[in-house]
Amino acid sequence: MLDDRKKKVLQAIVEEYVNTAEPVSSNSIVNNYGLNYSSATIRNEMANLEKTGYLEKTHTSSGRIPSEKGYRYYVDELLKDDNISLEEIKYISEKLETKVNEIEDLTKIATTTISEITHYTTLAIGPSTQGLLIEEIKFVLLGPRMLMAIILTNTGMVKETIIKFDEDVSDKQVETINYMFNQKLKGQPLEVIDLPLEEYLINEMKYSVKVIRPIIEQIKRVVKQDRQLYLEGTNKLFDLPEFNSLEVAKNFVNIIDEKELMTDILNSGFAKDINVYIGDETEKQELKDFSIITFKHKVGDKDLGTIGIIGPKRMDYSKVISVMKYINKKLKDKGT
Amino acid sequence: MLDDRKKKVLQAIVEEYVNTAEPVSSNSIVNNYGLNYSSATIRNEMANLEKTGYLEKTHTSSGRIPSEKGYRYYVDELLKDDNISLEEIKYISEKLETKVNEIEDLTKIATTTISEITHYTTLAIGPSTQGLLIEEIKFVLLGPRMLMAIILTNTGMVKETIIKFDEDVSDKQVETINYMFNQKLKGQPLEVIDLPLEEYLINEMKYSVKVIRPIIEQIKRVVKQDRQLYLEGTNKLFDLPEFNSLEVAKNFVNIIDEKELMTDILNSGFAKDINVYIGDETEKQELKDFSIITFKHKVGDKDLGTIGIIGPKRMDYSKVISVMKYINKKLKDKGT
DNA sequence: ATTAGCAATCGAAAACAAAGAGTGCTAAAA
DNA sequence: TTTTAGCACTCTTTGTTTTCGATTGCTAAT
Repeated sequence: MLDDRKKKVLQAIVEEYVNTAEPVSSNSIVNNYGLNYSSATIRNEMANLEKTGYLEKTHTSSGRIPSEKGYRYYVDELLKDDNISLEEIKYISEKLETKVNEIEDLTKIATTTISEITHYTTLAIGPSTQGLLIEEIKFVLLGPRMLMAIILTNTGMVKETIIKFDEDVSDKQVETINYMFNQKLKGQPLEVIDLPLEEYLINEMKYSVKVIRPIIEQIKRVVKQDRQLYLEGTNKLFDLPEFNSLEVAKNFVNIIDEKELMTDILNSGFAKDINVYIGDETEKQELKDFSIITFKHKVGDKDLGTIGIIGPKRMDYSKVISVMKYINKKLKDKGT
Repeated sequence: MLDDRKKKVLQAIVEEYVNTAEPVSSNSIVNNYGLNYSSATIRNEMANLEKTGYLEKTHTSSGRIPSEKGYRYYVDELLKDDNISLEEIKYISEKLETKVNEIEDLTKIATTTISEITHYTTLAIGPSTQGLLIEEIKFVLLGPRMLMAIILTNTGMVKETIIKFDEDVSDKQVETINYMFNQKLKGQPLEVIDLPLEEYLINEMKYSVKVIRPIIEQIKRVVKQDRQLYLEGTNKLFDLPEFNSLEVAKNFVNIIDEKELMTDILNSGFAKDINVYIGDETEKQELKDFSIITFKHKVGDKDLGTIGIIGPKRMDYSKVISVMKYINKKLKDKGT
């Protein structure tokens, strides 16, 4: 356990480093953070915090920077999560008041707003279909060989897909298809649509495999479909001093290009409201220089997916978490 | 008009510079391009080509690099568009043989393939709705206050959108809506859906504004909707030597972030099969260091949108254009 | 337990030197 | 008239040395 003064020193160093991106000296702490001790005392504390793994040095005679353990301690124990100004509150509120036609547009607005306020790159991904139930499937014949299937879920999410056939399909057939599919699927989880169902339907109905199989295939496809990943403000990070290193910059672009990696991270972390991954904590080598903070957002109790931000390890955790908490709350309230 | 030797010198300089990214000296041309003259002669030609604007110097005693005018001349007059190896042809053919369910997936495959072969960043955008005619509109009631409109166009493109109402809508009402909308819109261009139509429908039908207006608004929205921009291989360019300059790298990320700019460029240039924009030719300041090459692709005669690549001005125009031509042809054939 | 004081360490920046690549020009050769 | 050899000149690149300043760790005093 850290004693009080050590906490204060650690906090000061994290905050100063977040601000300046320069190793923090004992002197600057004394001058800017009003700790009533001499720089020598602070130096002793710093040496100690280094020994216990909370701080690091870039070279023998440099100031200190926080280690991952240091950031983690700061985030868990020291950080204030109401670091948000009146102007920011006002700005966010205004943004979220915007009238939208599609509820998904709210995600975009929230994503953009976060990026604007925090100056980091934001990511967003739509809600998972995991656990959703099929409320109804509708079929609409768009042409003699073209059918649209519309799947309604219990949460009001709608997914639709077009199926093309090699042979003509009649209204009558569609009616039967409609009946059979709904008979079998209503109230079932989306994941139920799979091979056994396929066999069952083909056996049960007299229609050729040529009609049933494409339908099931397409439905399976659309249900499992990778959700679209949104990116906002890729360029924002390039203003940061760490991006003067070509290696870091290149690394970042590589990461951003790997949609799967990003999707994975957004999809993990269910435990808490807000998930913070600091550097190596993601256990993905590429991300060692970066931190990611994510949260699931809902409007009312309708799941809207996950929003995240990515920035340098030297991230303004306090600001980001404060903003996320506020937006999260605002959105939740909006549903009521 | 450039005489033969000048052409050869210009061509050599462009190709050498494309390969090495270093200013080209008179000596290297003599050595690597088998021009049977002394370096002094080449130097004279180079001085001349510089005076006439085809070449540039980075400083007094440096080799030459092509100017925009030089690149342009090269692209228009000197470039070979069959710069494609047997392996590449085989690779492309295989890729394009892949069985796809959605024809749009072909676009993705083509885009990825181009990025893989050329090592530049590729862009793609879906087909324009410009000039399409409405074949039919179908309405499906998904719930008492939720309606889906499905628009079929003459090219087989399908667009659908969901409309939510503040009041219940009956089957009967939907029937009328269906009749009226189709009555009025069948065979019309998509762009016809606009204010006058709105007034007309509201007057003609006895349904409240509350029902008609949201329908038209949503349809207008989905028709005009920005088409999704795909990006592939953003990181590819970061391996190029010009990206050692932070300014260039940052510039690039800024460009990539500006979806609108990219969309604009992909949408312009109808005149030719393949459009080449060299540096400032786009007249967008941000793009001055980059070149863009785009082409519209079709399967059979079905418009699939535009694919483009973005790279440094020092781009392998020959390779890119060759690959695009080949893919273009392959896709076109596929429709038959 | 705290602090003043000071030598030691290291990086960043500046100043300087040397090497090398390339050009332009002149005068000679073809 | 065209081409070329030759050479002085220019400018970049690279490496080296020096200087300067920031900061630490340690010791001895408070």
